[in-house]
Amino acid sequence: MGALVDEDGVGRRSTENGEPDGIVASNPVVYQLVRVDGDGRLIPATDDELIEVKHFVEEDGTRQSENEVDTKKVMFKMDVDGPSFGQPNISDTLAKNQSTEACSEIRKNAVNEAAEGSFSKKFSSLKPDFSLLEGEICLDNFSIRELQEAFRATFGRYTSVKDKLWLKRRIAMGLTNSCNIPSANFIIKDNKIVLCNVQEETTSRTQRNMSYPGYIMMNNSTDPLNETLQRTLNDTSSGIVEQKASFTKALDKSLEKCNVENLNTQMEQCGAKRIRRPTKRYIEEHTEVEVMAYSGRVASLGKTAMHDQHCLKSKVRTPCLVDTSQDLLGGYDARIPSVLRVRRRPPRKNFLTLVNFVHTEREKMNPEVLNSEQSPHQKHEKFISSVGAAFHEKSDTVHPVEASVKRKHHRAWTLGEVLKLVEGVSRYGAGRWSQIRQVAFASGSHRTSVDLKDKWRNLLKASFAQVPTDKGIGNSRKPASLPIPTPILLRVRELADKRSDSEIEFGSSQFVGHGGIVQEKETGFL
DNA sequence: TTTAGGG
DNA sequence: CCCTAAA
Repeated sequence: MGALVDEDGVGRRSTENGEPDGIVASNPVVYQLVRVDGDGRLIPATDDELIEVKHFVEEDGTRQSENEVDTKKVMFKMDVDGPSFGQPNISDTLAKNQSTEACSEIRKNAVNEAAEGSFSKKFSSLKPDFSLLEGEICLDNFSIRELQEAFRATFGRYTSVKDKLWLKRRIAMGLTNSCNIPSANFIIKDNKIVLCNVQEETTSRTQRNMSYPGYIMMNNSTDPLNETLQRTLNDTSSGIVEQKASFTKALDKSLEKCNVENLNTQMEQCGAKRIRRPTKRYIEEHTEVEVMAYSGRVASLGKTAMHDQHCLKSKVRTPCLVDTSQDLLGGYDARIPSVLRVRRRPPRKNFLTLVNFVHTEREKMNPEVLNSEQSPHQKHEKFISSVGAAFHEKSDTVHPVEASVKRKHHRAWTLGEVLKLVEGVSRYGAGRWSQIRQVAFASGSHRTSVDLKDKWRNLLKASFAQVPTDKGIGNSRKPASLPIPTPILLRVRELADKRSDSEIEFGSSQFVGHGGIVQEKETGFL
């Protein structure tokens, strides 16, 4: 697989660039290598390493020239379809570029020419937008003091180091460390190398690959930090701590690992889609990791929180919208673990709930085969759903990750549903839930027979609880959820009586004037 | 799979 | 709504 890094494809395209090695020479200091120590700190390179790098730089001049071109396109592309990143951002740019370097290599070499070609055609004639490069320019223009500030913002501690270059790299490194850097089946997270599932790894890598194929552009050229990072990763992941291994060699290995198993997948995915939605597991895992890592006070959102649904609504929904505004930025946040988010931002406590919320609101939209009756509640619901739908418009075609793995989305029973249920019970009797479902809740409804049963149970409870108090003084009780009109409750109670009569007492109890009051009322309303 | 009932 | 036993 070493052929992948072979200069074939690279050299061919490098001719379209007029400024090959000039960049390198213009800024020699950039290529001063630093080494990543075990704890993630940067250590000035030894002479050996310096030599090594210089060698690599010279040898790799053509590739860099290509990088230049490619990056312009990339930058433009990012500007085109990256609504979530309104403002050019150092960390974003750095992270994306750095984390995708290896994969971009893969893409360039291994991906079929069609994809590459179309991409080039599409953008080569357009003028690239460099606005996003401002981030790096800014970084370069930082004074030492500003850099120190940035350092403190990044790492949460002050540094007295006055070495501008060191600071720049350190900051960049800090921003990048939180980002997953795929290599074979490993990812880097917070300075740790974590073994990950091949599928997920492929996913994340591919999505990065497709989304932001680019190169680090600090100082208008390739950033050695990137190489260092990649190299360190390779070394560590393969157990080779050989500092002197040449970069190309290491990269070869990396590519080999990346491609031997996943080449087909790679090509397929690269050619097909530029951006790929995260898998369910991907989202969940990242959510989990974040939650676990940043907040111990966040209990599992599962049962404990669900025990009290009112609690859930009041506690979670409100902040939900707040957090959403951050995470919903174009919906990208979920796909790309933004370094910014990882960095010192309060954890996303309620991501799953958020997804739930989104779903809930969205699915209310589903044209439900409701009867003609339209209570104010329903209208209210529709209003809410339309709001929700508008808010999450973008994710409409994209079926967002199935909310929580198991729990169904809470969808309040509409009056129409309740009526159908009551009607079904009256016709088939309580207990024939399956039958009722088939008839009254024909295909298209999400209500299961169990749901019907549960709802009926609640209705019973409600009917026996509310009916007596209702006809007396105006009930000052606040409606728990959807207040069910008294007539319906009365009917429910009647049916319940009927059933208990016929089943528990004598079978011919229908003659007994049991629900005299009820029936009186009922005839008046229904 | 469907019901029933507890959580 | 979820979970589960029982049918």
